Amino acid sequence: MALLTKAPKGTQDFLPPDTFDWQTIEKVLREEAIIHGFGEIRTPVFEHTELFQRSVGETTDVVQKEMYTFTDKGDRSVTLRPEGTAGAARAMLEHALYNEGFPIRLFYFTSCYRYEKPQAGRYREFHQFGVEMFGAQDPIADAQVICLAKSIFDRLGVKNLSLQINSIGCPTCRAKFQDALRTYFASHHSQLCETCLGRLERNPRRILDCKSPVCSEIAKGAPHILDYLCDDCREHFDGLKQYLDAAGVEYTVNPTIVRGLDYYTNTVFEFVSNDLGAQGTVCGGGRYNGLIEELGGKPTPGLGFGLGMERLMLLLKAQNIELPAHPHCELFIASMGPKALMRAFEITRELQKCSVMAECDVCGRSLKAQMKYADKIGAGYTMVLGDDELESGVAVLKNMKTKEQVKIRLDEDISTQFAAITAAAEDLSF
RNA sequence: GUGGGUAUAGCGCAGUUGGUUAGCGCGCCAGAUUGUGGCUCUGGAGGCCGAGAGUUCGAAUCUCUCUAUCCACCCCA
Repeated sequence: MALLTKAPKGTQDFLPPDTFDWQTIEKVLREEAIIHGFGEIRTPVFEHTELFQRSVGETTDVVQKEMYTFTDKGDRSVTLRPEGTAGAARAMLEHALYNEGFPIRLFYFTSCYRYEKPQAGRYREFHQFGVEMFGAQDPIADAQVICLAKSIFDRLGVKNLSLQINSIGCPTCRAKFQDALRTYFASHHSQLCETCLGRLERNPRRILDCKSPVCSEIAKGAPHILDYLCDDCREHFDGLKQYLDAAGVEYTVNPTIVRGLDYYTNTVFEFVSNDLGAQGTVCGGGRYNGLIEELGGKPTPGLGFGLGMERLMLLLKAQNIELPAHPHCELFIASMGPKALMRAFEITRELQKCSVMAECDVCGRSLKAQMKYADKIGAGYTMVLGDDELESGVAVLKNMKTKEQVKIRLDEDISTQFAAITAAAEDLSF
């Protein structure tokens, strides 16, 4: 392996036929989003750095140590997007989409970039399907967004996925809760692990998430966010649960869910699987009522989710969910000699124009090798062109599975003849 | 950033207590009497044994360093 270089750490190449699986999944996601009233948005891979600093939050891990930030030749600080919401929100404001009236429903496929140490289900370049809804304050919107994700998983046949929801309240009730937490954990100061001591300063909510036995034991007695919600936030959360119940969507309330991005308020949720290793969250999202104002817009409620494409693909694989096979060659035209090759080339082109997956030899192989190749690529039919066929204007079409042979005229009508023959063969197979 | 596992052909793997030209399966290419695939057989291409240093008469094999990769912490999709 004396290659000059390989794909950068944490990135990967997607090759055929696997890319066909991605196309299949993307089609489902796109269709479901459209069914739910969302329109596709495409935003730049990089944005001005301050966009993410502002929206994701200065103190978050993502901003502090995971961003691909660089200065361009015009001395601007730009950053490869670490997530999709900020760009969508920025674009919504920049193009004043709110003038079209609320709600605004957007979806996107993006590649995101975070400088992290790669592991199962975690990459430096990863792909997200995301949706955002702006202008809807009612919990019915939260429920609809969650239902969209649910529909996607159901349609794909994903099993054993648990939906966990929580409310982290508005800034007011969260501040009260934060104080209560800090006081509580400070009283256990001596027992906390080193990481958690740091968290106590910066973000005590994170201690709730700690895996260390001691800390998680202490965390069990910690104040409960749900007990600190103000009336509005409580009502909102209750409303969400009622809508989810009405939709027949199962969920568990998990008070330890804390999002690592600063813009979240009220509803947060995750779809979690046990089939993925340590990175079990396939889809995560929530409400971010303060974000738009933070970006200079008028106060506007918003919410959405991000769905990790790589994790989704891993999940489908882990659960042995079958996807349609990559389409393969319908007709391979073998040829002998330059004249026949030219004719094969012409017919191939003719058929391709009629959307038939046709191929001819492009490697100058022997007839036998061409047949072998046709078999390898799974060609449904083959046809051999030589001097005889060119002279008579008639060739033999061979069904590679049944070995059945049918004559076919080498004229401009060949695609209709081929269509008739394949249709007849399909009838017979039933 | 902190741990642990692993690095031999495109892929999956062997390689005995250090011993001479580094092997197997799959895949790839070409043939098996001159115009037909799958099965079988024959042959072929393809490796600085992850990189660098060290120990030794001799290293894929032992030691160290680095790098890559996988898994976990952390964090998140």
